[in-house]
Amino acid sequence: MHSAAPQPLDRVFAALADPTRRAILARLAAGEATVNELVAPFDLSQPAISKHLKVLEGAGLVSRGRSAQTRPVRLNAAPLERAAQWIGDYRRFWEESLDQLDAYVKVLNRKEMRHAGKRRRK
Amino acid sequence: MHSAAPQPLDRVFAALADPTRRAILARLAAGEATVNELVAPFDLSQPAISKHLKVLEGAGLVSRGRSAQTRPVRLNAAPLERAAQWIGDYRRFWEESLDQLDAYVKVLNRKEMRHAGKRRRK
DNA sequence: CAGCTATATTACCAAACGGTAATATAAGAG
DNA sequence: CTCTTATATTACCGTTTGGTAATATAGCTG
Repeated sequence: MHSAAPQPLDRVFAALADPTRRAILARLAAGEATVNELVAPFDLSQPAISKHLKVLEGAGLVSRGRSAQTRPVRLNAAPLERAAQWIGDYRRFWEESLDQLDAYVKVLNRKEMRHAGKRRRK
Repeated sequence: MHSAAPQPLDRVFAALADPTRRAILARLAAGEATVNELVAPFDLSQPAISKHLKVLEGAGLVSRGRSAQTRPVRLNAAPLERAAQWIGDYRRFWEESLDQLDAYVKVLNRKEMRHAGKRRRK
């Protein structure tokens, strides 16, 4: 049983897990848009986009205004900060492995140089 | 129909959307663990954890060794880098809003100082 | 070999997801 | 008031997800 209200991070990451929703956010980074403007490029029905918007709204990533007969959607990036923080706690781990990879590459390069003379760096 | 292979980011974000899986990653940040060591703290059945591990593995966030009769799980943070990059593209948006908040806070502080004298900074 | 331990796999279930078509509602325009 | 446009809601469907219990497999150990 897992009936407790989902944590914000759950919803943020879940929202980001869908490429359509990421694309919507990318579009909104260029400025507000109406729902129809968001429907156009996606080859999805309008209700589908409205659903995605509801998910994004539930994650706090998007908010809506009331402008005449249209309801413009705008990006709200604040929740991304918490997500970035969470991921950031692991930065040292991927940097470690990059370091290791880097070291490994260096070893390889040294070997190759010893065996085959100069080798061009990619 | 959406049958194309899911992109790595999809799977990474989807994997991160579950708190149990985030907790597993947190545990692995402290070092390798066997499956049973991961089962213990979570009040979930062993198959449930194995399933979560499969999801994490599918996202490339975890890899497994073969050490005698146990199969130690270790963190592989590399995919988090791409996720961090993706989110990072939106940093300016949340910093913008933070700036606004910050400005607002400054206004408040000024008001309070005017009204109530010196105020300690957190 | 037999038995124990660690892990994976299977079968099953309820709930959530991602989509559609059809319909309802809201609000400006004539 | 009626028409039209923009958006939301409903009803429905197949697939995926997160969990379980039961069972199978792998590999030490006696």
